[in-house]
Amino acid sequence: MDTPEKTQIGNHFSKFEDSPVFNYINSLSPIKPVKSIHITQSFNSITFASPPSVFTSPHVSSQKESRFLRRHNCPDLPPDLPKPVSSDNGKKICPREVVGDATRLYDNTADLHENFKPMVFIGGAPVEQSSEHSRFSIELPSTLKYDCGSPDSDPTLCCGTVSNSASQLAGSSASLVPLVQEASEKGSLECEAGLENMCQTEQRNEGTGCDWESLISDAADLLIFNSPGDTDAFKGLMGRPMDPGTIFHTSLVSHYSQDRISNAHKMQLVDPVGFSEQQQTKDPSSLIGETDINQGSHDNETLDQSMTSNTDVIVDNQNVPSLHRGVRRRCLDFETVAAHWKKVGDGSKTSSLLSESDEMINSKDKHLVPARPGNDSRRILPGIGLHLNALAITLKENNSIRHEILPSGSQQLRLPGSTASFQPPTTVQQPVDEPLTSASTERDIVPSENGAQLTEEASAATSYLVSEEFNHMSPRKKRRRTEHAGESDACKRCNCKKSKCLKLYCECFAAGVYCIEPCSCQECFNKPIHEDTVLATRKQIESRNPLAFAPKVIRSSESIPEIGEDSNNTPASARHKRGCNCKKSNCLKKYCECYQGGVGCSINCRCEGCKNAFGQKDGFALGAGAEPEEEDTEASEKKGLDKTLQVAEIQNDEQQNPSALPATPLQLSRPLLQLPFSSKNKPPPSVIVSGSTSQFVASTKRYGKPNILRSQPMTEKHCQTIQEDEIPEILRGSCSPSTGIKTASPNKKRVTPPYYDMSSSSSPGLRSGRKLVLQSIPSFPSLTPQQ
DNA sequence: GAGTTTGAAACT
DNA sequence: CAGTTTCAAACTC
Repeated sequence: MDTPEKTQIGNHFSKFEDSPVFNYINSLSPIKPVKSIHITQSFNSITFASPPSVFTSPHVSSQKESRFLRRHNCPDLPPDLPKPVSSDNGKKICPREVVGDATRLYDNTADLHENFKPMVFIGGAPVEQSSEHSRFSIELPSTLKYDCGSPDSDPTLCCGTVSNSASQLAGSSASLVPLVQEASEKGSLECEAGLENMCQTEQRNEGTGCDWESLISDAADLLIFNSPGDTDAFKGLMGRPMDPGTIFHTSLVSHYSQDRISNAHKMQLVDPVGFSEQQQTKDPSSLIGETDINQGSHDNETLDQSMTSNTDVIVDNQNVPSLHRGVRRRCLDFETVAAHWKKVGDGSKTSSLLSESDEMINSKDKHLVPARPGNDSRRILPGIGLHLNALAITLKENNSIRHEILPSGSQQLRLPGSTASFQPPTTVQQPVDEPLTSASTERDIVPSENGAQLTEEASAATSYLVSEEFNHMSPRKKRRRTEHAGESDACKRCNCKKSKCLKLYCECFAAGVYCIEPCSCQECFNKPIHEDTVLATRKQIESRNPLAFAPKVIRSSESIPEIGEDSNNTPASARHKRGCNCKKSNCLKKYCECYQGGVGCSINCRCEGCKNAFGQKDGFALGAGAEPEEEDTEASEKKGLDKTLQVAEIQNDEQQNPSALPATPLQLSRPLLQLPFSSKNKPPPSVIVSGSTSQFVASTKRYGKPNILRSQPMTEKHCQTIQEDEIPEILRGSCSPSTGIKTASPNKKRVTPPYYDMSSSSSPGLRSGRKLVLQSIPSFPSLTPQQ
């Protein structure tokens, strides 16, 4: 009864049934649970995980933690419905997943939407179910066979080598095919073709032929489907959801069906052309449209099996109501997406056809998914998604909160110095120790400018609604709207007229997100459709300035409470990497990036008449003269640096290390290359020598404190703020003599961009900085257990 | 809503 | 690298 997912759990399920929770659930629901036995089998087959260890069912894997975290996402969960149940593994299963799959399928096959209603599992009408289920069970096998027929054609086989892809493909194919066939031959053919292409693409990417053995095993699993038992199981699978959550599913259906279906239609329209042609012509990136759409969560799941973070993504798609999409989608990391796409292989590009929202979602999802370690050069995320990174940090903190779904308040807690008084954008977030929360999860969280952080869902929903309205509004209005209403909305909206949203002028582009409907930009190229262009442009810009997409505001380690007794939590500790150049605004308006970012001006600033409420530039240098905030920041920086760095190193190491790796998914995926530090901008020599600059950077980066969060305006903060975590990782890789070695960019890290020189001006800082740097280096090894 | 101001980004 | 131009957000009316 619990969820169709149970089946995935498999054997565990039986245990589960016995559990008090299970009993409780049963009691709640009038419907009796279906026997898990068959289901389990079916699920396995469905999952296509040949070797369980390797191919964990996408659903399961994906859902693990994220689900846990995001549970609240399940909007409509009726009280009586079984709530996501934790499996033995601790995974939570949510009925929604099933729905999500169904949805995906439909996405793939537009025509199917009709059938969609029947959606057996969705729990739509029982009547339909019966027929549908049977169909599914029956057809699925055949379909699978068909696909598997030839190694070439069989997606599963093709992907066999790659466990992830294989599972994805298998899952997608399995789910898709049946539906397609049922809906229409045409549709099925297309889908299959697409799958095939994908497989082929993957093969190419992989550069290796299929692993036949593995494939065979997979195939065998697939074949199992054919067995009557499987069919039954499948039915059961499908049916299950109904039992417990008919209502639930129904509600879900309403959410998804509309959205997805509409999308699906779009897809189909496009598909005919897209699949065959696009696949060939397009590079991997093109896949997104299809892959994302079709596989959606699957990709994520498979790709990220290891990554818990991905799970979140999946959850989003499936669980999150359509409302969320608008916002979330946007938070894409171009690079990530690209990487993901590449990974997936060539695909047809249906994305263009897809509604933006869908695209966004897809892309987002992708982007959430960490790139695989070996696949692409692209895996490396340049600097992007900075906002995401920032979010990640924030999210970390929030995660715990999220579970409970705290609408607001949580944020404020974080604001250290926050100044409630200071509205501007600042919401200072307190450092959170726990990095582990999956990045994806974190990302989702959107802070509200108000200072209250809404849960992802809440914010997303809000944003989405807003976005919808935006469409009908004039740009100005939209903007205003954004300002006022959108506080909860973290997403940026641009109004570009000439830049085509391909320059840093465009906030969306600069933030590493695609433009979305709410944007009132003209001739926008910052859309998934133009991914290639976007990526190319990004590269170009990065070539000029590697840090171009890096967060503009950097937090200093000082803020860490531990370090300084001052424990200046104030945002002041953060600084704009490049500093501002204000002449007339006195750094008291949002024209000033420092102010806008909720940080004080620093030595790096060339502003005149600085009166930045967050911390004046002069104050920084002067120290005493500075306002309290400044002192915090400035003083802490100076004073603290010496102590702090030393202490911080130790502490941070402890704290960060654990978190560091997991902390931001992006990090993992991020290429060292991207790391800004490599760059041209800053001469490497300075690295160590430049003491002040390098020191600061190095210290922070290496040890990067996850904890430190800086307050920024909603949009800015999330998007541009860099967490130290990120940097540190990068640095770690490169900086540490021992560590970074493999990674590629050895030196790079050492080179610190000018931006980070915050401490450079301060004489004390310099000395200390150098020392610190040197010291830190030696210590480094200990810090990173990895090595 | 139109127009102005501002400063970053881009260009030379 | 500095100066100029372009651009879009921020702001004012």
